[in-house]
Amino acid sequence: MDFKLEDSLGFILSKTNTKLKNKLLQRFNEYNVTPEQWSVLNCLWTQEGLSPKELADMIFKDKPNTNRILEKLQTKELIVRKPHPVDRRAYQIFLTNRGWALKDELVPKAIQLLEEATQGIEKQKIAEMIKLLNQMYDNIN
Amino acid sequence: MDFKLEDSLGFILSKTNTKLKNKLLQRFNEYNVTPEQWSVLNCLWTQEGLSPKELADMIFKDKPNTNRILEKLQTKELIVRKPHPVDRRAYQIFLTNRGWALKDELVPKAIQLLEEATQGIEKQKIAEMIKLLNQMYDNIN
DNA sequence: ATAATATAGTTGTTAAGACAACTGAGGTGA
DNA sequence: TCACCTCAGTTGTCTTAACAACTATATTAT
Repeated sequence: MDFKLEDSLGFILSKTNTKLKNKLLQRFNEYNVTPEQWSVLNCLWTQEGLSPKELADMIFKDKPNTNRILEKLQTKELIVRKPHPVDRRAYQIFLTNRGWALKDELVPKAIQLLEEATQGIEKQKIAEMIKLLNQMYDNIN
Repeated sequence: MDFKLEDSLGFILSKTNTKLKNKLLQRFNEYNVTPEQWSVLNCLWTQEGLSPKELADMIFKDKPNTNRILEKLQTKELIVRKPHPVDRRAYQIFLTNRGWALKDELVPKAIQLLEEATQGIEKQKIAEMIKLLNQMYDNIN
């Protein structure tokens, strides 16, 4: 079987993803926020009061991982947990003022990084790439 | 600033990469090989006697990470380290018989997974995606 | 030749991902 | 009602990623 690692879609996907994620981490460094924490904050900026389980589904991670990301955000006092009004098993996550304040800092930096990363690539190509990546995601069962 | 996480290239890249990598991990489960260990084995199947540093550069990981991946492979007796004949700081990595034997098992499974993941996508589209991903990689400094 | 610098490899720490296993609360059916 | 199952959240383990700091060897520049 001939297989060239360096030409393999999986390998290239992985190396590009790692570099992009790491660059985001560096750009967010002064705010002490990781890319994963960033994704949770994003969800909450759109809608507060989500449960850990709901957040886990939105960021495509499992419950333990999501839980630990939430612990970090809580330690940094960017979010607070409140008991769910009905379901005594569940919590609701809300942003603190500091959590809200980060939005205007982080969003432009993330947009800026993506613009740099896709420099010289037509918007239509990017849309196509997103479509194909989503198709791949759906293909994998 | 308007920014939708779920439509963001970075987020989609990440979720697709994670799912693909995890699926590879599952398919390799019976051989007790992770995707990262797989990438090292791939390099060695092409060329034995590489140093940890050279392998690190080939798989786009840093020295500590590569070193730990090599430790795992050594514990599983898939590779051996030999002192470098000239440079007393360095080692050379060689495959054991078991390491070689895995090639015919793992390669078809990896190819199979990629085929499933890219089902319904034209070969030309995949080539285009690889080109764009590499371009993104180069864009990020 | 010696001092300064660079390089190969190693160790430790923190964050994250996959997975198994567990607790406690909610829901369902006999 | 009670047994069963489901679900939210939690804890523990192993592997990986980023990063800082370290040792030992090699290279270089004076």
